[in-house]
Amino acid sequence: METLPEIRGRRRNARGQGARLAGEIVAAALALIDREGTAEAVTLRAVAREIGIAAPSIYAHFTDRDAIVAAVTEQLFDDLTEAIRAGITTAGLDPVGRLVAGCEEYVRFGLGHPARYGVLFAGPGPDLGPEPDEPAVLRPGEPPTLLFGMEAFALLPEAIGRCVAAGSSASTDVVGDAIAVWVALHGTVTLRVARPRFPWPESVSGFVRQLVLPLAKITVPA
Amino acid sequence: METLPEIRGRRRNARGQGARLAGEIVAAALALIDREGTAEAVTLRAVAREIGIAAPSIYAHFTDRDAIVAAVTEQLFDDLTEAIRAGITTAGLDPVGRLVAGCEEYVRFGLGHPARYGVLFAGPGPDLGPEPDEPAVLRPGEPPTLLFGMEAFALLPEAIGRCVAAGSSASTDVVGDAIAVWVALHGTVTLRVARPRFPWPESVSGFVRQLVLPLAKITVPA
DNA sequence: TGTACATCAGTGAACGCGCGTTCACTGATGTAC
DNA sequence: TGTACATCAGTGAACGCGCGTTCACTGATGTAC
Repeated sequence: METLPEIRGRRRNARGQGARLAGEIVAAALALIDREGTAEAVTLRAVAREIGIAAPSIYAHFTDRDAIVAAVTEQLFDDLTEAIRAGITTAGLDPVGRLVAGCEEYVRFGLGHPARYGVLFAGPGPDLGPEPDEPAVLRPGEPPTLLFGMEAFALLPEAIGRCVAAGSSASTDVVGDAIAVWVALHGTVTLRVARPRFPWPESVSGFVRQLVLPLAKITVPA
Repeated sequence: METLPEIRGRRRNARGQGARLAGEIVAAALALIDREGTAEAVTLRAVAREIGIAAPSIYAHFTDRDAIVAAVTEQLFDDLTEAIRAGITTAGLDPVGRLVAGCEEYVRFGLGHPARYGVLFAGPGPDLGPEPDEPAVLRPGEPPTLLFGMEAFALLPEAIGRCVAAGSSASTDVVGDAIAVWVALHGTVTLRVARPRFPWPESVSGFVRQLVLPLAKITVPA
């Protein structure tokens, strides 16, 4: 059996195509996260190994290890938002059914990609807003847009609001109840991942309903 | 200004007192966790530095870095259990009040010691049971005792059960509803810690009630 | 009461590893003249 | 059409760091004779 020559020195990108490597770096980082289970696996050297480039080549595209993770994070938040939105829109017209479907999709994303979910919500996350100390006032009824992930969160008060409008929810504080639901969904994902041996109820969708219906004050289940 | 001599070579323990160092190692590990915010800060060298011993001295007391973390974990689970129990017993006699107080104490422990809570529930945790694959069947009504942390969990179905007995809860599946409550409490702790900038409701106890009362199917709030 | 000795509790130097980052460089490719 | 050259897309060696772990050791202290 012949020893294969090491597959390094991959074909260099053509002139103006340098940016292509940036995409490969993000993809490699995501692959590492999925394979190793944590964003800590994203080291410059591991990423470089994954693609078959020299580690310093990364500096042409990202200032930092953190910049790579930030790029992955941004993409993953978009993926999550899109998954929820898809769950909602394919669920039909009943607002309760749409709310539940969106929540189910959130949990499925987390359970299906635990490492990706962990990148999004374990650790402090990329806070953007102004001063890190003062914790932003919640103006009732107005979904906050301060942070990454808010686009995904905003779908929740919106969906509950439609239930209220249809007379299917007794919620008087749509944002407050959305927060309660979010917290419960997040807990479901992270605890199930952290304690796989615990005797969890088999049906994810049944469990999600068990949480969402009471917390969103649904009076007329779909 | 004189340079102080390095405070190393601390007084050696007396003959038969060697086990004392084991305790100091666990205490140092806990201090590192609190200070750095994660169990990853517990390296043999960091622990040794903290106490003022040479790193290899640890091997006389712990086989492993992991063994240190496991010892800390065990202690922290006891602390958590004790905190909940104290919350319950000092809350008076009303079973709903006791349930809520226990839940509140759980959340307070997590928010008050986020790093410690993370040691307990981030990462897979020290699974003990038999085969890691088959996920243990939930026999309804019987709280599972397979895993670390189960002593703390068991307080929850117990507290809900007392509410049912008192006619204050409509729960027909005490363990199932306890799981829902647990998940919601866990989500509260981890999300609030991970997203301190999010406009969380100010009152922790109010938020806990918002979660627990509907999920535990409380019909007669305290 | 004196002394040899085993044991206990811990030390200090060294190893190999993966890491982020720096530095000077290389070699293909498009472009200006 | 030919050629000098700037630029682009990367390379390879080296640095210093903290880490877990190993190894042979040291020196105080209790105990047996």
